[in-house]
Amino acid sequence: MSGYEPRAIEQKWQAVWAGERTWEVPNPGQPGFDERKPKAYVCEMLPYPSGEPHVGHLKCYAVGDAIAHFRRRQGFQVIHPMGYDAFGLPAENNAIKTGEPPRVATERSIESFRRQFQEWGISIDWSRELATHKPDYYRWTQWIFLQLFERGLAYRTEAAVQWCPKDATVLANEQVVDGRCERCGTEVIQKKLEQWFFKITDYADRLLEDFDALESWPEHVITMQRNWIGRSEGAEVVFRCDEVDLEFPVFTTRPDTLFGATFFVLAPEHPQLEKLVAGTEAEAAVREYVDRVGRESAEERGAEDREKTGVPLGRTVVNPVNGEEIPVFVADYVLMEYGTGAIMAVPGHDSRDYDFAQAFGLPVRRVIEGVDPEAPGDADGLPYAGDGPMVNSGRFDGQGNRDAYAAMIEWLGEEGRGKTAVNYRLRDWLLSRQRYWGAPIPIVYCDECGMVPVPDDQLPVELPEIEEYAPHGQSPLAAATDWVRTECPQCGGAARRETDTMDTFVDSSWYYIRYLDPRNAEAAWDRAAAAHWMPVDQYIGGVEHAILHLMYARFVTKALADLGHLEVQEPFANLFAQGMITRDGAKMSKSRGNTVSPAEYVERYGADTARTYVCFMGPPERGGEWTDEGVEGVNRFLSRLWRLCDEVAERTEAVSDPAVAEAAAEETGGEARALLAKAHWSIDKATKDFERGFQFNTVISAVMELVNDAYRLKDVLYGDPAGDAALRFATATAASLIFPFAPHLGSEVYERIAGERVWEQGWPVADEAMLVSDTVTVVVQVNGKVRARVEAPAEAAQEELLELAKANENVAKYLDGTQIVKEIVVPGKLVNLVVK
RNA sequence: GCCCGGGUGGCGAAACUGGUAAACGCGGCGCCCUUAAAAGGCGCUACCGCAUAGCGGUUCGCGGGUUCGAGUCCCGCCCCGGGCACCA
Repeated sequence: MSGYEPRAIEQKWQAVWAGERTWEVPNPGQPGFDERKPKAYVCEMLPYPSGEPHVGHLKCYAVGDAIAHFRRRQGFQVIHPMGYDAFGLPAENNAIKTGEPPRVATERSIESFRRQFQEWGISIDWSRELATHKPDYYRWTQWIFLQLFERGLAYRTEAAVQWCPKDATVLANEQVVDGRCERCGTEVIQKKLEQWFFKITDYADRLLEDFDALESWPEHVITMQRNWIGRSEGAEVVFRCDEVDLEFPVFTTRPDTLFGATFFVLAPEHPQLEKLVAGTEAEAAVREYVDRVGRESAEERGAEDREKTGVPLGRTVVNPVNGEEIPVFVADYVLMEYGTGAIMAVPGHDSRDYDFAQAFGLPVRRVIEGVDPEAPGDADGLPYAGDGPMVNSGRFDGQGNRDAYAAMIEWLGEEGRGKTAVNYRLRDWLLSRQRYWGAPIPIVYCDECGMVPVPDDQLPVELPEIEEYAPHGQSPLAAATDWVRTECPQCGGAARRETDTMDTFVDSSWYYIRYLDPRNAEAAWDRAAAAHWMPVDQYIGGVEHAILHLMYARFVTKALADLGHLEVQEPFANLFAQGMITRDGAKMSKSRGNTVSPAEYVERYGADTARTYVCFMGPPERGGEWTDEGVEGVNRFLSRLWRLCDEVAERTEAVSDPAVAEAAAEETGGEARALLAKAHWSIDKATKDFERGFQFNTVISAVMELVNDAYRLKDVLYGDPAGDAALRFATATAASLIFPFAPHLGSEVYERIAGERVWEQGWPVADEAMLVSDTVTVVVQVNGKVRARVEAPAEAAQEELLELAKANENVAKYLDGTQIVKEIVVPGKLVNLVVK
């Protein structure tokens, strides 16, 4: 007998899997490809390699690996690859601080991730490993960019960004604190810069519609994306300013309230603002207001209880439905990013317009009858957002506002002053970054030819080595003058390269396709390989990516499909969003000092314990609180299984045919049969819970129960052939079922007891006959209260159960002197006697 | 404010379509093994009460309802976590 020594076992099996390349799968047409097996693509979100892996990684890959193993043993050909999302800001910021090149720090971290994934025993097909910062990967990221560019899905335009005048750089929103630069404290200004965008808004409707095409995504993730896209239906209505001969279209979801518009508001960034006020009395005041707003951060501007401010322009526009001239204002509660950057203000039926009207003494007009008892408003019950009959609306008076809505749009259409319109909250994807550590945007600027895409045969545009990583108003790449200076691919004349790099979300929006053909030097992937493996059957990752990454990946997949490179519209058929692990009741962070290093626990308890623990803490889609006692509990359980194996291997004889064992057990009955029955119960329970949304915590508890029963019964079973067989079956079954979580121990125990490699065995199937027992416990209730539990034959008839129930002493006590008014019998479960 | 999750023992949690609430684990208590300790094995452990081999009462955030029967279904609230938020 020897104790459970995870280190030795884990190294042994890891060597087997690495040496035999157990988890590698070939593509169709390659040797070893099994055409009979259905495919299953199991993929966890690739890690961002920074420092060492943390428990979030451990959980993600433990969960994904359990699924991969389960599917393999269910007969699927499973592809389960791994890669690294290697470009990005943290490595670059580290470079600015320490001078260490981002590549060096990143590759050191990748080393660490790779080593730990191997130490965890994750069943990865390492032949497909990739990293997004390698030229042979980002060459194809650039290719995808150019594909989108050629179809007009990538474009360059001016956009407002946050700019620090002292550091002379663009800042991310998170780097702006209270309107000041996080680093130097200088007030940040908004600046317009040429930026690259992907036209994701073209796909807004398809991104919404295709939720229906997904097999299983968490409802809340879909809802989050839906809200993010923010589709709303309404009308576009044109207001005209005759004085300066300009037209102002507005988007409204409430065309029924058009007659209630008493003023008009433009966003401070509205491009026509200048023309409206140039040379007027209002010019100075408007300019001052716009400047002030421009200096404010998004946070300040969006503050919940912010007071309404604005400046009148001294101009009017005409309301197309009634010819009324209404005054025009500029106000920061109107956003340039949404709709047309201009609104018709209906203070009678919109609370924001109402607040503005109050602040500026503007008229409030009711056009729909009704008062909301929940939000009563002023003395007249305004603003009122509900439904009702129209008033003060000319020809529409008396109509219900819902009917008027349609009628109004129709009428506007006839007059040529409006039409139905749809608006989205979703903005185009701003993908350019004035940063070094990313994939260069493969565009060249030529004085003669303008913007020229780098031809495919000149890809990749390699990231040059530089000395100075800090940005000075443009990408650090601009300093690499030799690199920037280039030849125009069209005319051969002098040209310069684009110095911006791509957002890392571009890199990670297609990696799951590259896995399918990672060494292809001729193309991003082979179409047949992609056609075979796509879509990802099970995608696993944290909820924090519910919106950005998952939506970008969906967009890129659709765009590539439209371009004829892919056959699927959706990349991820099933999504599993894991919950976050906390410690001391809080999210783990270095500043809080409550982080957990997986390596430390793997060192102390072994990878099997660490993996099994994160799966046992609770349902994996929920968060969980990490406790050291919990880890020890799981370690105790695995040790217990180990010792059971040790003892059973020593004290029982191997029975090669399980049918023989079962027959023997059947004959003897008693404990041997009870243990076999428990084993089959565990198989049944584990399989069902696996399939019912990956309820790993209860899968593991079922195996614990089986091991507990084996311990309780083993001493009476030893020596008896049926008993030995039952013990062997129970131990092997426990090993087989725990294998997806504790693959090393599972393999070791299974090999010692059954003499086979567990991962080569099919997932066990419960014997239905072993799941039913001869007798069942039936609960007897009197008036709904439990008064007794009686043993009854499993297939006892209603009459028989009633008799048994009434015969019970304790039950009889409660029946005494009463009259039974109703008898409810649920066969095999319960009897309820209703008495008076 | 709107949209999602979630509230069950001392703690993490179970409970499939309404049918034994608390499986499994942690923690705690007791016993066995041991010269002793650790490790391990076995048992008890929702709470309260009593005439304590047993029996009774009370418990799934709060208040109602449907039902023979509700953690589970319906209505109304409260609290916690997450997302979005001046989106016209």
